[in-house]
Amino acid sequence: MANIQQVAKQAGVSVATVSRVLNGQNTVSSKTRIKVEEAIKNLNYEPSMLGRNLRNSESRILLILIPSISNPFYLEIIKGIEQVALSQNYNILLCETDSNPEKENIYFDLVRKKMADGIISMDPAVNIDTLKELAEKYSIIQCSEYNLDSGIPYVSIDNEEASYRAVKHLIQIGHKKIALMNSDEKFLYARQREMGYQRALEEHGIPLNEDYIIYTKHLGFEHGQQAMKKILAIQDRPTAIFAVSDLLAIGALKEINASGLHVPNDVAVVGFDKIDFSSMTNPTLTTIAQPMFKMGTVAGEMLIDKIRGEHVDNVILNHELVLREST
Amino acid sequence: MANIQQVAKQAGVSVATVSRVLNGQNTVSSKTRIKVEEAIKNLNYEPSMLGRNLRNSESRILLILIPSISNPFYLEIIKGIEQVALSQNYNILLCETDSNPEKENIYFDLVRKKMADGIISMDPAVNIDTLKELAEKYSIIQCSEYNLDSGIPYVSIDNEEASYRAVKHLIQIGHKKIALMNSDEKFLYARQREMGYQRALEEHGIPLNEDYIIYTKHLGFEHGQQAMKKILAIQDRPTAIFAVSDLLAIGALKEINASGLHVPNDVAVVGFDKIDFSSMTNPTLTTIAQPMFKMGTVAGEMLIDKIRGEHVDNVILNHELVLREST
DNA sequence: CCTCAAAATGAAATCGTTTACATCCATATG
DNA sequence: CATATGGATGTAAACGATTTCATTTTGAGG
Repeated sequence: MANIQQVAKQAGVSVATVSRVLNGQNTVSSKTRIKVEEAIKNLNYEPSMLGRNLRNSESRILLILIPSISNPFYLEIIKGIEQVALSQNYNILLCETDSNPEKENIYFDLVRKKMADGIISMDPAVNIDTLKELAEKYSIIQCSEYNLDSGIPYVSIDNEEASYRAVKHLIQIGHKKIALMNSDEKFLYARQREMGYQRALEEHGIPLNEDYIIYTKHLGFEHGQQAMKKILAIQDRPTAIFAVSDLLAIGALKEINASGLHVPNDVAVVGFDKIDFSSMTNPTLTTIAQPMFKMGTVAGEMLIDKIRGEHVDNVILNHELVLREST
Repeated sequence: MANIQQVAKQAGVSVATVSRVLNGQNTVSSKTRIKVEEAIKNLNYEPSMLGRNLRNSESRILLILIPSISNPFYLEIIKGIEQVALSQNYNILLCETDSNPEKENIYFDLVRKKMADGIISMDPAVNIDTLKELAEKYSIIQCSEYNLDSGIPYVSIDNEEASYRAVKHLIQIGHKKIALMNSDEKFLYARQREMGYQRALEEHGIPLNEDYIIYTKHLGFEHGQQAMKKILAIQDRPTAIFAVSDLLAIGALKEINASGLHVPNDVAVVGFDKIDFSSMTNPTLTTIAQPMFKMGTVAGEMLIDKIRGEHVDNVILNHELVLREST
């Protein structure tokens, strides 16, 4: 495994010159450049990132914090981040926290130990105090879920408005008894989406029914099923469900089917995210499309700018209501 | 951002001693250990992985090559790998190749440039010649999909037997007209699963009908739909489908539903992998369960052993037929 | 109190780059 | 021909840890 010294020796030049060739600096005469390139080829030389990274005090690795790799919502975002990262010679380290502070801390350590140059946090359950503290010394961006007070730059959508439009759609096709399948209120997006739900109801003179709001602990399929069971047991059963995640909605779909009811004739369902699976279900799912890929590219660009020491502004992206078979 | 020198100075010892404390060597007297630990705390010192990695000629990063992050089959494997990796102080770099040689090469470069200590390849479309060449100098393990000639250690299941049992199950519940929805024959697992299919038919005296075998280019949902369309158009329509991936099977399910036929009464469907989503469909999917998490942990252990210079043997894990509503 | 082995510590080399600064050389100019 | 100029190249010092080997300190045993 040759190193730069050996290349220099073989080419009859100094390591500085080899380094210059390696980094495409134009102060090298073409004569010596060729000599060096030949030596590189001869020796099968590959520059070591270890040496380079130490010298440059960078790892060229970006950390991505997600609660669960199983939630397809994040996958498309990750693809976006990856595209930007690769194009700028960064690599991404995917970190599944399981919303577990201990695991989270393992990953935070990576940036403390210079193993990573920055973090994109998408975990709603992230310890915001630690994150804030970290953000003073390191580059951090919040993606999708964010905390305003933290002062950490974020990219997201307008959750309140998106939710409002989803519920308004249900009202417009004739529903009055609309349930909200929400996640834990400790999350900002959950509160924002609930506000949109309330605004839509108010605006159309529909009184708020507390029984129609169900909170789930996680955004998984099973939690959607369980929540739906509760909703189906309500005396004055809702005729429409707005779930704050497609996975919840798909769980609801499954449970409604199992109970012998029909979607959308008996119960209409609207999801949120537009994950791939939402078009694979039977019936396909009406949902709010988040621009996930775009969100990823923006987050990636923001983080890299931040690492470079540039100033970055918060970004709010557009969403879209996608009408399909479930309404 | 303190370094080891400053800690040494503050503690009034040499860097060697600090390093010894850092690495928990027991040749340090408790008196000086305490001094050093206090200095570390005072200065908020965090050892830099960049320096350590260069000195140790390692990156403590494992590369995972997958064709597509969207295929949930890989997610569970990745979780297995991650568990082992973290427990041994490694981190994993997830690399989506899109079966694109160019992108693949970017990632291969990471190991050539010492940015990664080894590779777990799960991409059936990997360029096996490059992989073989790389395996001479670096630590590589094949997971799930493998190439025997390459001499690169692998962990997988007995695809032929699994496929045989799936088809046998269909035969036992009365089916004779069984279609095989296979992926491209250039993949070893595709050939192995086709052999299992043939053996099951032969053994029960069912003649092979070439029209009942459909090849798809990729393992995605849409490809399952398209393949199913072709199958439904066959004159003497099959009464059962064995798809070599759950995603294909779910696509088939969707298409069968759309055509007004009923699963399993009109057409039975068996999938392969037991991805999470296979229990969320309507009806739920009978499938071959691969021990994905286990496969991940084994692959992780094999790779780390290999990196340590130990000898590793190939591993074949058990599979299981999971009966659900679609048959 | 001396001796000596064992334990504790330190000095310095090393890993493989990049880069500031110094130096060399060729060429143009007077 | 001497000299200034600028381009091409080299020297050596970082970056931040680990580790070998040498040296010092410690403490037990006589």
